[in-house]
Amino acid sequence: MGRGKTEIKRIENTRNSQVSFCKRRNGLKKKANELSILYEAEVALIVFCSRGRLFEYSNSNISSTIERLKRISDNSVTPDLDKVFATFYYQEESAKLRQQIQMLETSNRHLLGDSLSTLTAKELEELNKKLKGSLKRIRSKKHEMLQAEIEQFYRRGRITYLISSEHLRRGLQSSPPYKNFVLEI
Amino acid sequence: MGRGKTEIKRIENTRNSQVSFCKRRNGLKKKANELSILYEAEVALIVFCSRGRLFEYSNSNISSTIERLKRISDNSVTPDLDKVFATFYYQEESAKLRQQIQMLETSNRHLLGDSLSTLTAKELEELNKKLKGSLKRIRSKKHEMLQAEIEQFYRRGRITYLISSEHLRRGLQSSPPYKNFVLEI
DNA sequence: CTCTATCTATAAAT
DNA sequence: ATTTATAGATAGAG
Repeated sequence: MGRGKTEIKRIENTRNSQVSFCKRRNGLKKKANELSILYEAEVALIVFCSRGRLFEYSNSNISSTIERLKRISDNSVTPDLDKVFATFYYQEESAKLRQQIQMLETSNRHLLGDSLSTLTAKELEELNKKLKGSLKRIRSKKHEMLQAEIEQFYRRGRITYLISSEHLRRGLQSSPPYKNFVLEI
Repeated sequence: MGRGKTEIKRIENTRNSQVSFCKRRNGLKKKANELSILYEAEVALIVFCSRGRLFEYSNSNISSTIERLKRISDNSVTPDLDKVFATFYYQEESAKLRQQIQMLETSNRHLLGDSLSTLTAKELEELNKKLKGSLKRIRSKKHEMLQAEIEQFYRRGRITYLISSEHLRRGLQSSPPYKNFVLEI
């Protein structure tokens, strides 16, 4: 929202995104609060940012809301912090995280052209397509960076003229007085 | 919002308010989801309506988010030592695993041509090389699979001769007695 | 932080 | 459910 439409996908972590995150967090909190007032609801909101910091909101008491959830969610979806249960629970969580890591590693290997034998012909074809797309984006990014660099040089006065290789081939005789130059790539 | 300004105070429970409650709940959920995607945050939302019905949202797993919250909040109390130790141990482990996941996700994104702005020119070039290598391996794997498939056909007697397009172009006159054939690709 | 143009959510009506 | 008019949220700029 605002001055430009925001596509909903992961964004680069910039100074600006920090500000936006804060704004949206507050917006969410405000709406949660409105909901709780308008409809006499009990609302709890928990947010961990990507760097692990915690932000929470509750119109009553977050622990009691969680307890209430526990009671409803079938006796023990959320284990007690009793030692045994805690240990068990964390093991489960570790297992899940490990599983996720395995998946990501497999995906990575495939993207790097490894372990291809586990793929079907169709999956292989899809992978092929994806990689072609990546290369395309990478190429255009490279181009973009190069352009930016050249602009920089211009700005610092290190380049007076940009000469194409074609131009060079034809000879510099008729050209302006060069000091420094780079070839167009 | 909408056709009239809504004062934020408890409202009568009417048929209309039910609809509004639903809308606002969904709006809140949507925003929570956007927050989690845009900033890679872990978000959990718990709502109990006034009649006690539960609505929840979580972009990952609500129990694990709650546990994560507890692990942080419980630092204020003094639990028994075993518990502290176990919790600490698994917390460390989880943190490491999460970190690994982040790394893998970043790598994956780069391989898919996303979030390229975080890379230097050199890294971009390396990525480019890697992907070219992948594509090469994928192509050769595709070829290999195709070959294997053709062999299969041979073994089942579905193909008698494999004819190259060059061969075909020259004409079939001087060739052996064909029954079935496929073109080499 | 404040401002504001622009985008989004939603109250009310259909 | 779908539409519409309006209040609200917020991205980017200052």
